[in-house]
Amino acid sequence: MNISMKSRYAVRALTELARCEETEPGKPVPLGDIAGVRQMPLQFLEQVFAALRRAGVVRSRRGASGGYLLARPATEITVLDIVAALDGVPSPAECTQGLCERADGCGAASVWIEAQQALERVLSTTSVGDLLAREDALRGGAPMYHI
Amino acid sequence: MNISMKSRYAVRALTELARCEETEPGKPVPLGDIAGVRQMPLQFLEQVFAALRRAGVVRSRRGASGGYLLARPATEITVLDIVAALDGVPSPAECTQGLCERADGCGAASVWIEAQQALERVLSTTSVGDLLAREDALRGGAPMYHI
DNA sequence: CCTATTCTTGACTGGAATTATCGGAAATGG
DNA sequence: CCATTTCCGATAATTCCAGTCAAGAATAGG
Repeated sequence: MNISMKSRYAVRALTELARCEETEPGKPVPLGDIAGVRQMPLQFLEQVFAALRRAGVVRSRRGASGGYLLARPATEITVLDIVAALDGVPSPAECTQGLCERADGCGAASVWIEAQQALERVLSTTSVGDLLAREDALRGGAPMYHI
Repeated sequence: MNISMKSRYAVRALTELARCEETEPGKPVPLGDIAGVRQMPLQFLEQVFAALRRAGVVRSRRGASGGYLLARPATEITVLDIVAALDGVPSPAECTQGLCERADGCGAASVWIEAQQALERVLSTTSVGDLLAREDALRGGAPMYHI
């Protein structure tokens, strides 16, 4: 399964949301702001955030001076959480979901399963907090600080 | 990018082709045989094998008693070769192909790149020969023999 | 030479998914 | 009340996918 524009927008939008919460914690951020800063279509973002809310990744507050908040700390929201909420768990082939087209000895399924596991491992070990840090490193032009 | 039916059919078809070459080396295998044994639509397989030939994965011989042959030993044909020939190098997002939608500090691109690398690593370390061996292990019901 | 077999090629189709856009309804703070 | 903002459903445009169809070219064997 592909990683669609929805997921890619979401990752960037949530990174921006994390940035806002860093400077003004607890204050809801309207989607209009995020769409403006990151150059994304507002009405599409609305769809995306509705799904993220249903998945429990963000909380919302409606009405004037409302907006969205991260449901948990940025370091506890993984890229896999986001992708799974919007595109489903990414899998290169149906085999990996128990729907192998041929139940009998199909050695092929094993590759797709291994591929999926490798993919999940990467996506689940990167959090929105990590991405924010990487972005800061890029923007500041500063070299990475390895501890 | 997805791993499509084309690639999945191709992997299974090439495994079957490898099996045939094992028993009767050098004899071209007609697609009709493979489609029959593995239950795949013949005319679709034709499309698939045309692409595989152009990519140099298989050789062909036309006419009566013609068919397809592996272009190199089964152990030297990786799953990545097959997928790349049919679906292109699998990449979860365009970022990974130098087409990042935002050139400025986008920390998100790094995740997609890492994901792609993880995927490629798995696919490029599994050959058609490996799959044939796994299949034999499954069919025989025999346990894996670790050396 | 004839013919059956097999690959080769390109066009085409029906359906599904993707990527939005539009219009309005409901909630909420001021 | 009213401006703001989330929420929700419908719909349009485009692209992709899986599979089919039809005709052509090469070859082996008789």
